[in-house]
Amino acid sequence: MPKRARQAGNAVTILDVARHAGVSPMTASRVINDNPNVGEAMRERVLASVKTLGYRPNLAGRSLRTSSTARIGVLYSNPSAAYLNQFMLGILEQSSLSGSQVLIEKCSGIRSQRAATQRLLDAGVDGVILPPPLCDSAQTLQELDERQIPTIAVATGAPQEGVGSVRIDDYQGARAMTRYLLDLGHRDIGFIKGDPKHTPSALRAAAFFDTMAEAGIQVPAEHVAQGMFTYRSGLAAAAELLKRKRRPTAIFSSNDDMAAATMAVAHGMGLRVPEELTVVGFDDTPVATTVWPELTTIHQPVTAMGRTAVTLMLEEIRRNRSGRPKAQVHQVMKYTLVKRQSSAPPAR
Amino acid sequence: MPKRARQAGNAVTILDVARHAGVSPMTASRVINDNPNVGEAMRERVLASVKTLGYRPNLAGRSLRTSSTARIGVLYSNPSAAYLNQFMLGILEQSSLSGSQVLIEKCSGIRSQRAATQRLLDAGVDGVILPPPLCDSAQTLQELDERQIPTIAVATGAPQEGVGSVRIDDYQGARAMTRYLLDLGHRDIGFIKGDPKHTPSALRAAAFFDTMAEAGIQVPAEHVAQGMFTYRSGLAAAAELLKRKRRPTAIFSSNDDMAAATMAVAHGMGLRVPEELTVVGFDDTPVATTVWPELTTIHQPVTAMGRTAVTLMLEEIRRNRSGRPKAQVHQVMKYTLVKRQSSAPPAR
DNA sequence: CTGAAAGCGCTTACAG
DNA sequence: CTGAAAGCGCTTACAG
Repeated sequence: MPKRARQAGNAVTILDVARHAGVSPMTASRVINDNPNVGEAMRERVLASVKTLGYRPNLAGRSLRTSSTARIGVLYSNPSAAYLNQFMLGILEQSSLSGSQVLIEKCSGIRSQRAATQRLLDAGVDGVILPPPLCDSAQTLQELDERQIPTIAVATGAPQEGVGSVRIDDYQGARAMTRYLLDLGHRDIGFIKGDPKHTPSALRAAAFFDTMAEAGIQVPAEHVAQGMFTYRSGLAAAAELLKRKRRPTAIFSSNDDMAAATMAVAHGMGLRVPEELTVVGFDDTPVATTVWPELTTIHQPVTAMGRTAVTLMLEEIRRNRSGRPKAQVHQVMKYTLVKRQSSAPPAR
Repeated sequence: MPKRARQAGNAVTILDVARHAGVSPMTASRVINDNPNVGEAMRERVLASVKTLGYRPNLAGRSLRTSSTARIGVLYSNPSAAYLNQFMLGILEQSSLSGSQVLIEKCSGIRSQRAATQRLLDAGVDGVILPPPLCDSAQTLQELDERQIPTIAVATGAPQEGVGSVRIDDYQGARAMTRYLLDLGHRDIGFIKGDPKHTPSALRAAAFFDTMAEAGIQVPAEHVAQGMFTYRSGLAAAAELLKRKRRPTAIFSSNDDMAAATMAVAHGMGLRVPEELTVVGFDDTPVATTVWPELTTIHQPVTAMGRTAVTLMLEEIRRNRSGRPKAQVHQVMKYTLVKRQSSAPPAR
């Protein structure tokens, strides 16, 4: 067989190193992996060959043999399509970078949730990431805990004992937004609450009331409406707030979908935004830049949160495999107050 | 120690799939890699087994064997955030599955476009995918062509010579939607055109007018408005159409953002949708299911189009590497007419 | 301390 | 259209 010269891409292998150093591939491998059971003379010869040949281990070969590809499950129920897209983008980016694999399962009811979890476990996942609203499902969390599966809850308002989490500080975010409205000069500020089943809802509302109280403002009941985070519920809530006798000059909606609905209602009543009514949201989902005027809102780095969830998960899995104890990392990401065209000082 | 069926990390391999499907590992491999040389029956059996067992290829094994990681560039300018998220999801899913790398570059003006292309080339990409609206940029296409880089244009209305494409049939989609409105009983149908710089705009408009003409209806000029695909332009266009003396009973908007704006305007005029006005869109982006009532629209399988773009690109790269001639595949994906709550027969 | 053998999961190249 | 064989680069498990 004709000897082939080394082509581009035809890289130096551990066999080349071994041959060059005059040792077996095993000895070369041991040296490269810092295994202590190697004589000093051999070690030096191998290291010299590594350097001369410019050897870099092929990670595919190594990981194939050690088979340490992590499998990460993502279990979701029914978040908004926009949110999930952004989130999965981060998950896939990071998993592709780290060479880990991602399995995605969707569930609707509680029964299907059980089945979906089972499918993930059958597929051999090493850990499960839970985007909202599943991040707060007591049932799901308990089931994963019983099976000792490392779990990371994303965007929960109430990080649990024994489960890692990635989130923003909803309280501080809502506080910053309320302060911003106060600084613009607004005093009559309406608030649309989010779905009470989602843990961030209470935090956002509490921050609003606390910050208003600190400014010496008692928020009248007629300035508060209950929403469910959907556009439809936002239509009803905004109509309620805007029909009241004492109309607010600004409305702080607990998420962007409801804020978009609020703008539609205001528009319908002939109110110009932001000249006659300031409308702000929370989350900075794609709808915030779809509507016009574009929404002032609190940006959640959803894609980055996906990346971080994978990173934390990988650390936890490694810890798990090497028998070290759980770490339960809680990563709090930075939110940003994004000022766009839907907010302005009150008319006077 | 109790025997566990499948331990965490003890994953399903292609051998398991082959055994389960009763075929050789090679056939399983072919199906998984979309190799066309497989009988339909075998393909289906293997795909079923893949699904049942939850098989995901081990990238280490694959890349060890193929040892040729393809690099795919994605160059985009300013599509809507929602669209890009959906699209990138498909890109990353498929690239992760195939073990290829994805490099993403954003550009704004023409100058930055040149620089972005250069960065991709410097990074050694084997091909470039162009989502809209760059898919139609003569400048970008020419520059890539000059450098002989395999290119795939996504969602273009005018597939070019020498460039692969992934798209839906915009003409047929708009035709199907127009027929649907006619079948509901609408005769006075308004139409909002899209940005004339985007190639699908003309196709969607032509299909509308042709189909109306076939039904014996001459669309009056006052029933047509020009939009730019943005929500804002939709607000203006809808206001225009709805203020005319002879008000249409239905409005077909060239995309969802403008349809959402149309609903907001209708809502503002006290018109109930769909009882007093039917509103339909095109694309099925996340906003279609955010607004209320949810939009009847033409679904574009954006995520699947991302996956397909990667698959085609990989084939082209392989062809390129093995010295075979260019193939210039044009893949037309299936659209779906999704009926939701924004459409109904005209009131009478 | 050192090495020969085997195999991780996958796909190329060949044969039918 | 389908499959048996071989091997990508590395390291585990065993034997000396």
